[in-house]
Amino acid sequence: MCLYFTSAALARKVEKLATESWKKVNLSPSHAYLLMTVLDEPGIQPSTLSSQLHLQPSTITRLIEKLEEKKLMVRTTEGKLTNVYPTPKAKELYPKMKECLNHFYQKYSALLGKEESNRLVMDIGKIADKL
Amino acid sequence: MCLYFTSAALARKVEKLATESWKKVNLSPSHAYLLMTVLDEPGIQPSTLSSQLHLQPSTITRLIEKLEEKKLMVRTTEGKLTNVYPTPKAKELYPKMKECLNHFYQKYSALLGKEESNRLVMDIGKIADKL
DNA sequence: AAATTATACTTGTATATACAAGTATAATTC
DNA sequence: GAATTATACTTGTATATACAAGTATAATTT
Repeated sequence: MCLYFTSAALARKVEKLATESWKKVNLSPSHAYLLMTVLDEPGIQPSTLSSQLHLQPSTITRLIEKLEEKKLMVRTTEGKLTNVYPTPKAKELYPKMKECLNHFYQKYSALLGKEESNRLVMDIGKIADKL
Repeated sequence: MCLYFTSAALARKVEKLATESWKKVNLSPSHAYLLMTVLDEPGIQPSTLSSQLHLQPSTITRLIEKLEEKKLMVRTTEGKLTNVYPTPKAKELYPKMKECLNHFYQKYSALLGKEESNRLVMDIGKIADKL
């Protein structure tokens, strides 16, 4: 067994679970997490999003574009800096998003056990940082 | 912290490490693992590859196409069944591929520690199966 | 044995992410 | 203060993977 396929397979399965959980608000998981982050830190900059979400700046740009189209966030640019803000529509959606997040957590912790899944998240996080 | 981003981030980082390790034979990790599997089990069928590599049948088809273009494997079809065989060129490449595999393992176990990384692979594998 | 269903694979198309190059602004160096 | 370098973001393009629909063959049902 090899780390390459196990980690890729895990990511794909988790992605599927997450996709299901976020369907209620009609967002893909990465859009959803990006939006949650912006809701938690209005005015956050793409570069910060990039490092927090472990995604490349170009990917962040693409995700924001989509969310702007959906009228869920807006960008303001001054000089070379950009700030991202949630719209009222996004703020309305917040409670439902919390529910989705919770649904996702319930789902995977039911499959793996609360303790095991918490440990797993911690372990994977630490390891991803080391690589 | 959330399982979604940790698992995705881990997978992306592992992917990068693996890509580097497989560069010597000019193959992407998924092509490389598919070819290794075919070298280990000549005549293996796409459906078996699909379940062993945790990839969809359509993805397997695409990977095989690419490897056929590179003259590293051939398909023979009889009825609805297809068998996949490595070419002599692939067999020649085998020792180098083993080296890449080893390089990859050395790389990540150096970063994580042999024990920890072995445990990790086991854990992740088990968990991916549960989901 | 004809009709239906199941299996195995492929093809059309969509999505996510990344890399590399491009643009614009700010900071540093000389 | 002009020239260079660094930073922040965007755009062009490529790759991996998936889903859904399509095709061809085999198995099952009736």
